[in-house]
Amino acid sequence: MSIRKPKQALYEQFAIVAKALGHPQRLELIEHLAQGTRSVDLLATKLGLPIANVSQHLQTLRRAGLVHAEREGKFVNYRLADNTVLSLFASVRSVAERHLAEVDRIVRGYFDARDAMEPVTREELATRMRDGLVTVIDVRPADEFALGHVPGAINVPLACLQERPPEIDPDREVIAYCRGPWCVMSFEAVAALRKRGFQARRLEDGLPEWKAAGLPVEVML
Amino acid sequence: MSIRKPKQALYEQFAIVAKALGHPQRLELIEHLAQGTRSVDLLATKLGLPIANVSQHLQTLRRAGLVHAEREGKFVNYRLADNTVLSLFASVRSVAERHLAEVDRIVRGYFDARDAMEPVTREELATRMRDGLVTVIDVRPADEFALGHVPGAINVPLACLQERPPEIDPDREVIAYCRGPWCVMSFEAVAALRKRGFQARRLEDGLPEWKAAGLPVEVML
DNA sequence: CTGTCATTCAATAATTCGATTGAATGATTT
DNA sequence: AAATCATTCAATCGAATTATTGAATGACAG
Repeated sequence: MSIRKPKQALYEQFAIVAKALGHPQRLELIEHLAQGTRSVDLLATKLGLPIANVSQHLQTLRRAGLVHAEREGKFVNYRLADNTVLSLFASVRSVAERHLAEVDRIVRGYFDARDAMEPVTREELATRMRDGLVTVIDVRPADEFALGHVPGAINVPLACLQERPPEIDPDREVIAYCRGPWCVMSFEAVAALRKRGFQARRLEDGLPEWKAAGLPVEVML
Repeated sequence: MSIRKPKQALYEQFAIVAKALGHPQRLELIEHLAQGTRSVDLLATKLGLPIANVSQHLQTLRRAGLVHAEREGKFVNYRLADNTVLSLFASVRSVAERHLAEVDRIVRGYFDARDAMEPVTREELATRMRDGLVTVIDVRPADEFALGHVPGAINVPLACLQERPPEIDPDREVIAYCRGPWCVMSFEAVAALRKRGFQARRLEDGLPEWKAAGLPVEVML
């Protein structure tokens, strides 16, 4: 049957892509790679996994065309193939949020104050920043901040934020953001800020989505 | 670590969705369900697989929230959860087409006359149909045609088309469509029509995408 | 050239997934 | 109620995936 063979072969390829996304830790790797180019052992450190394990997962992602690898001296740096990978991830997330009761349960259980944490849209933030009305804080670790951040944002890693009050104007609203839609850091940051009396909200999604939306990004040299 | 557990749990859910797409035959099931609501053994017949096997795959898809099941008398009818499933599928396809060399190889090998088969866009077809300039044929099996088709299209299943020339005006261009972007039937149909001297082209994608684009669909009662 | 470091490869064991078979369930018909 | 049909469940076996370990490779520093 020459009529069904090519389709079969194509569908096997599509399945390779989907299968590569079918592992929680590979999804987390993608989230980290969305922040910028990263080496294997940096990723291993961030995820708290053995290097060999991370290396294997990265190769699965590479075979699926989701990431590219490039040697630079001793290190091998991985990066996302392009923005379509992020939108694929977003599609998966969207279907899961819509149709899996378990997702709803987790969100309600851990993010129960979520209604009070309605995010600020990117457009709204861009406007209000132009008018100088808000303080924007990036709660990701310093190395991720360095790879790119919202222009004018100040870097207050979540760990620091929870230790001592940040040195920011208490009369201006604070907008916090982190890695992406379900990165818990911005949720925790808003909770910590509010407990200290700040008026705080989250930015929708994280830096990768801000960047993908074509908004300006500041990079530290 | 209360900070990483909810994310982990969410990512496991996202992985369930991705994993469900990670099998060629489940992708094919989705393609068929995109045509409309279908029973288990109808799908089993169409794919040429054992019923129990198809039932299991469908349950995997159900657990991932991609399809819904509904009992109707003796039959259990499955349908796609909603249009976001189709766009998820499209995202997977897009990444695979962009980044997997093997996809390119398959396409070149089997669809080598593809350049000569540049598809007609949905908008173009809608316009030209309004002006009555083209003949539109739906080369899917009759049962799929019955569940919904482009208004005014005539049903000439591929098998029939290859047996004997269709009874259509040889002076008008013929536009053929089938199940979706990589459904080979419309490719074969165009090849067959051209061999018989017709001027023929493919519609981009298939009926599900036409429908998802909000264009009108005719249903047989 | 040797040592060190980052990464990958290779081998193993544990787990999960997939296809197949036959029995069990649920609904309809006689 | 018994028979029939569509579907699911349960159990099996073989195949594929995963985590882990240790050895091999490639690049750089001394």
